[in-house]
Amino acid sequence: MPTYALSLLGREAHDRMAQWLPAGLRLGHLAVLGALAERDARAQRELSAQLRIHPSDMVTLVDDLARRELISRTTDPADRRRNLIGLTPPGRKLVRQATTASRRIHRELLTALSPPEQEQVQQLLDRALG
Amino acid sequence: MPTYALSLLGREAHDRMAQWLPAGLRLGHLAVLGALAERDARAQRELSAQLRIHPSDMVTLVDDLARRELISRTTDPADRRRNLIGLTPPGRKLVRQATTASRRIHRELLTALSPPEQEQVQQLLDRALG
DNA sequence: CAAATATCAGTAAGACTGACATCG
DNA sequence: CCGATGTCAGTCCTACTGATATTT
Repeated sequence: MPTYALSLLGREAHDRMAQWLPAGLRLGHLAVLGALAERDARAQRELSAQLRIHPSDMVTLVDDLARRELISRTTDPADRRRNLIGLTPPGRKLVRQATTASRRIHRELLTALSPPEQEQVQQLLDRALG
Repeated sequence: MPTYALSLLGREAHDRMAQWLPAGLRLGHLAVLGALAERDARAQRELSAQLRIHPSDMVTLVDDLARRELISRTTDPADRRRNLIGLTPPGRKLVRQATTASRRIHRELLTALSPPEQEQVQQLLDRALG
C-alpha cells in the first residue's frame, strides 16, 4: 500500500531525527530553525504556513527556541501584530550540524538506493513540497 | 531539512488516504488488509512486526476489521496462542479499490513535479522500501 | 520454569479546535 | 467594523508502557 509505506518512512525519519536532537527539542523545533536558515527574520504565521505547523503550536516552539537563545523574537516595527523570528549564532550552528545529521539519516533510510539516486530523491521531494 | 520534508510528506499521505477510507477505518486498518493481500492467514504478531504497529494496538485494529467482516480471525490449531487472520471477499475487494486510490493520491502529492519526475520518485521510493 | 502470543488499562506526545486580545 | 496575528486552554487521536492470562 503506497501511502502507508510513505507514511511509515516519514515516521521513521521523524523518530530518528528526533533521537539525534538535544533533549527537549523535537523535529518541529528544528524545522523552524531550518526554514529560518533559508530566509531569516520572518513572522510566525509565515513559518506556520510553510512548515504545516499549527499557529497555536508555533507559539510553544518559538517559546522553547527563544528560551534556549537559538532564535531572537522581536516585534516588527512596521506591523506590531507580528513577531519577527531570526536565527542567533548558536541557532545557525545547530542548523549546520543538524543538516549534516539529517542528510546522513536520509541516506540510511534510502540505503537500498545508490548515492546519486538518494540525492535525486531528496531534491525532488524538496521541490514537491514547495 | 530533509528528514522534516519526508516526515511532512508521510503525514500528508496518511491524512489523505485516511480521508478516502470508509468512516471508522484508519490507515492502520488498511495496512493490515494490504499485508494480508500479499500473504494470507498470518498471526497478529507477524503483522505487527511487518507493519510497525504495536501488538497492543493490533488487537483493536483486528477487532474493528472482524466486526466489519473484512477479515476472519480463527485460532491456529497448531499453536493455540495464535490468531490466524485472513481476508474475506469484501476485505479483498476493499484492498483492490484502496490500492487504486492510493496510487492516485501518491501522484497528487507530487503534483509540483512533472509527470516523468512523479513516476521517477514513485519507482525510487518503491525500491527504497523494498 | 521460561518464552511467546494476545489482550487490556493507563500514559505520553502531536496536532487540532475554539476563544480571545491586539493591531492594521 | 472587519480581517490578520499571536496567544492560551482544552480536546482528540495515535503510539507507547506495563501488566496479565493462556499456551508452548
